[in-house]
Amino acid sequence: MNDAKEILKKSKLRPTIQRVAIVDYIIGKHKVHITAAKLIKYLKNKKINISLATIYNNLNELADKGILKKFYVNNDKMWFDTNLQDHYHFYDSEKDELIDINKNEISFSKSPKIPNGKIKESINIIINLKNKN
Amino acid sequence: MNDAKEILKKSKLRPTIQRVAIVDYIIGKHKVHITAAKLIKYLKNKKINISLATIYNNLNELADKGILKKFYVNNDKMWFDTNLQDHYHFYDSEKDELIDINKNEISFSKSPKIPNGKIKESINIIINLKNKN
DNA sequence: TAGATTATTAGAATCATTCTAAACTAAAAA
DNA sequence: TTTTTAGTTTAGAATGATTCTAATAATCTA
Repeated sequence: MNDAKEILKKSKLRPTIQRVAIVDYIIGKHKVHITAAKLIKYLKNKKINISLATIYNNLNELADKGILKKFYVNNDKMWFDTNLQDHYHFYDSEKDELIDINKNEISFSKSPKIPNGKIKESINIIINLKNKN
Repeated sequence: MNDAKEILKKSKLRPTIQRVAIVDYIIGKHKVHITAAKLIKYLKNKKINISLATIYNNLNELADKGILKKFYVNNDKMWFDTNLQDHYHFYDSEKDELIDINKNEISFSKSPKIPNGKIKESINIIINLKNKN
């Protein structure tokens, strides 16, 4: 049984052709930032029959199972990330690409006071990049 | 001439009823975080005739003129902010409200290396809040 | 293999935002 | 002032990302 099927089995998800293809893609690289649009393009290229609805269903499911992390960049679109650590991103709008910023690459010497009655749920940091000159 | 009309004149925008109402709202408070939906609700309440398209047209125009700052929070919607300083936000999803974090409330002792050939365009920091307990 | 359960899919629905093009209004020119 | 012109507002259509629906198909369990 290949790794993708293993992973799916562990998460009690049936190893359909579509799911295996998605998970294969995800585990084939170290770090992946994907959007539904990018992923369907890639899979269609590989001659996998899959619909957009299935892409969304599965990316969301994998995020629910903790295999991917789901987040948004500006207002653009939904991104999924195989990097499950706490981390932040550069966003290169030129290439529509994300670059990880590991947690240890940023540190705060001063943090804002959390409003009364609230606690911090998550922090999103996105550093938008543009080309030099 | 009232302040709203002054501001519009300076920006070479005609002081229509709709524009004056929007700018009046904006300058009536110290710090305002608005979305199109919140603003139209407020103005309709005040019996101002205005369409959603006009709200968007004008908020975008005011952002272009530097009177408002436009940004996004997660994937939700487009927000406009009267605070023109560099700053960040808490987001209270419970109330769908933003709270400013002034730049001097955060400081970095370590910042990530910007990728080659790129420069920083802007930094978005959003601290998502949830209720304590 | 049958029956139960879970997946996939095309296409419709949704929601925030933008676009279109017609009707209107303010400012400038005559 | 009227006329002209340039800028505005608007209803409703269009857009684009995502989700929903409900019919069909694939997988699993016994």
